[in-house]
Amino acid sequence: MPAPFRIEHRDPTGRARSGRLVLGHGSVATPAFVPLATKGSVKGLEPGEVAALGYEMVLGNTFHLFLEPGPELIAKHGGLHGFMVWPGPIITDSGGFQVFSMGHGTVADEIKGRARPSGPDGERQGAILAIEEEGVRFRSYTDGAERFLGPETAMEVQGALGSDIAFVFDECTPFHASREYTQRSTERTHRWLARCLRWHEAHGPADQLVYGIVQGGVHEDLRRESAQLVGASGCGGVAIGGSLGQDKAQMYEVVDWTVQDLPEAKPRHLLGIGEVDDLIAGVERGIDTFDCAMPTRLGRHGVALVPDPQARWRVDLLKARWREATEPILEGCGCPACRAGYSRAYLRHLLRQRELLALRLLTLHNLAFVAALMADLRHGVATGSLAEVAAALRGGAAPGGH
RNA sequence: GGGGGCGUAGCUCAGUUGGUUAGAGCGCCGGCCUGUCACGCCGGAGGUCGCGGGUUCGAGUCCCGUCGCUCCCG
Repeated sequence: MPAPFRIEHRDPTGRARSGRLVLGHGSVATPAFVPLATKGSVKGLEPGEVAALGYEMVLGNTFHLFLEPGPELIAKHGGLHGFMVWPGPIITDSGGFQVFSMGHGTVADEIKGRARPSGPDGERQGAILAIEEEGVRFRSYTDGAERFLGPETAMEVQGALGSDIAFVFDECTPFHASREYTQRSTERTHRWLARCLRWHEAHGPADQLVYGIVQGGVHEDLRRESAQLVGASGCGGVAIGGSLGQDKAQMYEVVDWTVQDLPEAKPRHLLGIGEVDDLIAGVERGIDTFDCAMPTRLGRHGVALVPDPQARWRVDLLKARWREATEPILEGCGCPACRAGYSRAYLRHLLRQRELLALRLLTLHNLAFVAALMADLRHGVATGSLAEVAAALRGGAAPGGH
């Protein structure tokens, strides 16, 4: 198998790099954002629309697809590619995060440290029945039945899904977990990594790349230890997971700690990150791929991405001030919604009336915005001008120059 | 003309045998969303209970009158 990751350019002043991930179903220009197709679809869009926005890879979820409709049915369609009719590369997340999230009502809050812990060690509650060395027993949200997911089953399911990149099964340690718990949890994730790799070597698809996952919470020594161990393992790429802290500053710090100990040659994925400034910061720190619910979810919630750093790159189209606005979301934007000329007032109307078209149009716009952003960043790295590109974007320049 | 029903938040309506600061849904306004159980979550504003009397310690609830809407019978 040819080297799956080709680094073509490096930023002379930092860790950023650009290149191509060469996978079984095609290649992906990096750094790249990977839209979520959690249950087998980028919510509201057809694969062709996603591809037309410039995306080369999507991310499906083992946990959700395992529960419904199950790997057997998907395998009968020739895997997830055939099932969802997406011919390009697919990443599958292992389900570790989903298992974690079942123990906490508010995943985002807990992982960011904004919510109360479930217990002294961030103990699991609710649908989690037990987290053991073997794996996790939990109650399915679809029918309440008891189910099990562990390293081997997660890899087996991902094998059936036939994804191009499979993530190892990990425990996403909550922010409020004690250092001791985080350490034990990280070590268990490391043991699970070894089991995943062993299983994959024996039974997994030959053209499937396996990414290990770095944990370690917000503790520098644990992060670096994890980065070294995962990086040195037989995995084909490395994902950075777990709690990245309670604010952006801490998140960037955690990423820096982690990346410095990762091997240069392996592709790096930053799990669950995707706000505009975080994508810029991530690329600067040497991240190659990102996935995040934010662009698509915000879109479905009526928020459009715009080049306005002061407003966190967001504009809420449900606000009254757009009642009669004839302007598009973003003048000069090449997305289907802006190009067609839909006004903010019209989009607001559609949103208020709960018209499905609104969700599609905002999803298209937000994904187009992020695609343009990533293209600019790639161009910046390739031309040695990342600093200028990043500064312009942070200053409110509209992405889409490249 | 006779009889019945109804008038409570912008809208549609709940309001127990009369008992604290009158509620809901929708709408409106605001906030939130980072490995998506999510066209979602959280919060806020907003009411002379048609009007006027009366009974009562206390009335959106009971009584009288009145105005408006509505249905049925003449």
